[in-house]
Amino acid sequence: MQIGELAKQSGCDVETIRYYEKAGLLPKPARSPSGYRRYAKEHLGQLNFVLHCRSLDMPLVEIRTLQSFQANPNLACAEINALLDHQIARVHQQIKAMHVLEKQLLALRDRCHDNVMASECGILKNLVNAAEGGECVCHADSNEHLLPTPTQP
Amino acid sequence: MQIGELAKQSGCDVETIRYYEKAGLLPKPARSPSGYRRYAKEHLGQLNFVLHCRSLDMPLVEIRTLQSFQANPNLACAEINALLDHQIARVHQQIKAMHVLEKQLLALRDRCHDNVMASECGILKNLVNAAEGGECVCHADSNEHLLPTPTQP
DNA sequence: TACAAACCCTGGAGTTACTCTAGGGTCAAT
DNA sequence: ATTGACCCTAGAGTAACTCCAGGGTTTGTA
Repeated sequence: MQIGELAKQSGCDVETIRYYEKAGLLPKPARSPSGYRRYAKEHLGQLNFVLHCRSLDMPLVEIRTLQSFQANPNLACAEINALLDHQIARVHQQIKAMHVLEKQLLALRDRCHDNVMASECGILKNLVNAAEGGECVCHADSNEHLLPTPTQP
Repeated sequence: MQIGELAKQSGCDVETIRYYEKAGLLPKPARSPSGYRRYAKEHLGQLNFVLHCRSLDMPLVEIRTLQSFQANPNLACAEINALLDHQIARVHQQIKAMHVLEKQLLALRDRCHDNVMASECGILKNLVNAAEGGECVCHADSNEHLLPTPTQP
């Protein structure tokens, strides 16, 4: 089958499939005489594996690790467990941070429910005041900066 | 004060300050004869404003919007409120998705608590099986793909 | 006065996981 | 012969930084 068919069967974008191939998450398929990629059933399985892992929000490097365990099935699986644990801890931490964030945003939101001039808006006033070292509703309890930086966890 | 001092007083990285300047979130400061940036107290306030908004996980574009309200204080503040509402909705949605994700990961994690061969590892077996169209513990209830794509919300 | 340490500068590349575009080739049907 | 749907590559763009190379400046010490 061609890439478009694989895309349809997996629900994955064509561009993304090509991207995964370049990233080493999918083996390079055979090519037709005109250079079109030709996929077999195994490719669908491998792509689905990647997509399933992605739906669990695993980064591509970790998916590559899991693939190496598929390739070497007699390796000890401790690292797989550790990988999951790490992932779970990360998600857990993010949930906590998000809850804090939500509370902060709601507190800030509560400062203005009218349509007034910006200079009278409780939200903006609070932000400006905080920037000048004053108190702010959103960071009232010292829960600041809990958020993990998204790019490097 | 020089950039290093501003960095220390704000708790922000030097590189990040330069980045914010380039991104138009901080006004270009005066320069010393040798080209060093010279900051005054106002700059600290403006930088803190940005940092505070960032600690609430606002994207830079929205911070720029808020700044325009600071610059034009007689504009109506409805957009500020809407901005917050949008932000809150986003966070709320993410929390929900994260909870689902956590449950999925925990279910998967539960499939293996030993250190066995990878081919016997319940986690890996489950992932492989799912890729082949079988059932999986993690996506048992049809809550798949709830996660918002991080790059375009 | 010579030198080192600590600071500052710019421009550009790297990070993640894609997405999109330009510019072009292939294939089946009309 | 041409249309439309499909395929190809290389490269740029996204968010919010971070890091690097390669260089200049300032301050303190020997």
